[in-house]
Amino acid sequence: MEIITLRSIAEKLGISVSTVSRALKNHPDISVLTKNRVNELATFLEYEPNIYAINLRSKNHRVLGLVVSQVSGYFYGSFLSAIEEECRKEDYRLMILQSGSDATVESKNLSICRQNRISGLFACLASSKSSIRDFDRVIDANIPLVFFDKVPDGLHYNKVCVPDEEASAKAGNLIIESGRKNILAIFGEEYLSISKNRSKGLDAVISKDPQSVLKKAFCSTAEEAQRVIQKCIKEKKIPDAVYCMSDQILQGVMKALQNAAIAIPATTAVIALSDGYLPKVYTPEVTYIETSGYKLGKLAFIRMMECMAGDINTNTLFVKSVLVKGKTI
Amino acid sequence: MEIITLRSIAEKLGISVSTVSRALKNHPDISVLTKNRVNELATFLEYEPNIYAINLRSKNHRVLGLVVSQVSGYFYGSFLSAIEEECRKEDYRLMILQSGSDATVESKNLSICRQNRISGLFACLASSKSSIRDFDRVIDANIPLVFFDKVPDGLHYNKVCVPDEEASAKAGNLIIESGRKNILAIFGEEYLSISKNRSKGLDAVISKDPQSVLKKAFCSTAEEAQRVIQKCIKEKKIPDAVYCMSDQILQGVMKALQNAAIAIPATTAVIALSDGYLPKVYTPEVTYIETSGYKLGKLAFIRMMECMAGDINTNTLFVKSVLVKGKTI
DNA sequence: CCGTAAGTTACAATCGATTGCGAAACTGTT
DNA sequence: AACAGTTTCGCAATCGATTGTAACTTACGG
Repeated sequence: MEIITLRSIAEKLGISVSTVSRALKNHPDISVLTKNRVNELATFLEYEPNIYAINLRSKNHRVLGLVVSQVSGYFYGSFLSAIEEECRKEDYRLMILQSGSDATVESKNLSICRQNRISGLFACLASSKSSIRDFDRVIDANIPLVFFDKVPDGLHYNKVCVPDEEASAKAGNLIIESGRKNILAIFGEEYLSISKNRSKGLDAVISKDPQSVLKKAFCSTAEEAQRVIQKCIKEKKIPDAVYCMSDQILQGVMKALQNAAIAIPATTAVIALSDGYLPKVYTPEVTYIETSGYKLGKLAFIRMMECMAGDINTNTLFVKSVLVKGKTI
Repeated sequence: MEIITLRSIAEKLGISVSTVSRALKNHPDISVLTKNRVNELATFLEYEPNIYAINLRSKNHRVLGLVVSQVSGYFYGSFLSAIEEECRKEDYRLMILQSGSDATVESKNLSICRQNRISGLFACLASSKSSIRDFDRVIDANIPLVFFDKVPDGLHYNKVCVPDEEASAKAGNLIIESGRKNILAIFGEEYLSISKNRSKGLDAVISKDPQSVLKKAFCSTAEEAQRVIQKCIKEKKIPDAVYCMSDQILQGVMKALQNAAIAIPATTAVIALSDGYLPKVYTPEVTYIETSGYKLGKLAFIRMMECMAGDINTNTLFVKSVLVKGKTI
């Protein structure tokens, strides 16, 4: 099919390209008669302006980038969902790049972002080996950058985060209030700042209660978490409360507890930090502190709009964490 | 920061733009000396070619579109994940547009796709009100279109699908083999072709066994599915096998069964069609027929490459469905 | 009948990268 | 020294939309 351009319309109408352009944009210089003729033909031919020609001139490409390790999974999926919604509302395109926790791929992805002259970038560190210099180059190219979830240290970055310490502290408080003393907390990999922060938040609360005993474990998979619980059961050192830093860990913990037919919450209470899907799947429904990817996405977008509007400050914003009562504590 | 272009490099080196362009592309016309000078400066200045200028000339923009109702959720998330992986491998960009099951938004999204002159489109019908004409216009614009999951009727479309009937039949066979006779099957909304197909596949198998009694229910949410089971329990007509068309339904069913402390699979067996995440969450792990979004994504991409290479046929491809044995039947 | 103003429309440059073609500059041969 | 042949490079057009400026048309008053 022939591609319709301003020129092809102009030729068919025997007028110049500039007249067609102005007619379509309702420019006052063009007579009503001409405007009508142009508009009619344009709609008839289903004219669609060439985005690339426009972008070549305009500099503002209305494309935002999202660099993340994996888009599948509930948390990132709902974050993405929120971002995409806002993008569409504000008439931005969204370019998604996954790095699969590979620092090399991440570096290449950031190069693609710069090449595409995106208007802004949402990013989340892929791994401990992520090169912050690649991100700095994005900033050097005057591209607003908003980190989310897994963010780098330092004050000169924009970040939106779940309030790790606060959320963890809320969970800790609930455990204390329930009177449970023998607590097992399971976190993700130890080097992750998210693990550190969540651990710190829990410590702060539990340490206030001298009678509480807090044991910690760090796991990178659901299976590991499951084995941690299985070991406790084997050794007959069953904790009376288990704190799970994430869905992944919750999954392992529940599998172990339910397999061993341990009564929840009668014998062992369970509390998790979660986006909210998984806790509701279980019976009884798991009590959790909500750390919503969707809300985080909305917040990140708001911050992005501020940055694109010229705000050159950098700061760290937090979403609110909410306690959602289930029946496991 | 100054934006580096071929011209700015040319000026700094006192040579012409075309020479710079050719030097960077290792064109034989250019002397090794010049090439070296150009390449050095280009890397030093971190030159990134302007994608929009390239696309304006080349027509092949290396952007694929994905139009879907919601990217969050395990199935679409893993589909997306597969597509994104392949896109990156083949050096394509991916443009994602969600319609949120709104036919008007979907129509606008398709217009955005045409406007962006994408090289190919992956799509999945947003709702029963989806206007197939908007999709036809994409095809008219010579944009290869591959439908997945929720596909339209008709032979003149490319589709990649989960083998609904076959997968359902596999589940049915397993129920028959287990000797269960009193079967309850729960599907999604009745008008959906996915519900119809899965229902048909189950019928075909169950009807062969004269002693089997198959009852059907159609639900649009997990809660509805839960109520269906609750009603059965109340009326003491507990089925000895429950077939769940989707994760959503499985969730409701398991909630109801576990709440009522019904022994699985001793009293009631459960089998589902699923992507694979949710069934493994439960204890005991649910037996399911895998209908993988990830595999579907890979297949869709392969088909897309064929179409973009010039294959103008239209066909329907199916991924293989695989039985994954759990402990619920 | 001409000048002026208002109302229309066309020309040409621009954005940045690419490429056919032609023009230098240089080599070597007679 | 003149010419053919080879390297090496630059000019200019192209992709499509936009926009400042120039040019043209018409109407009307003087």
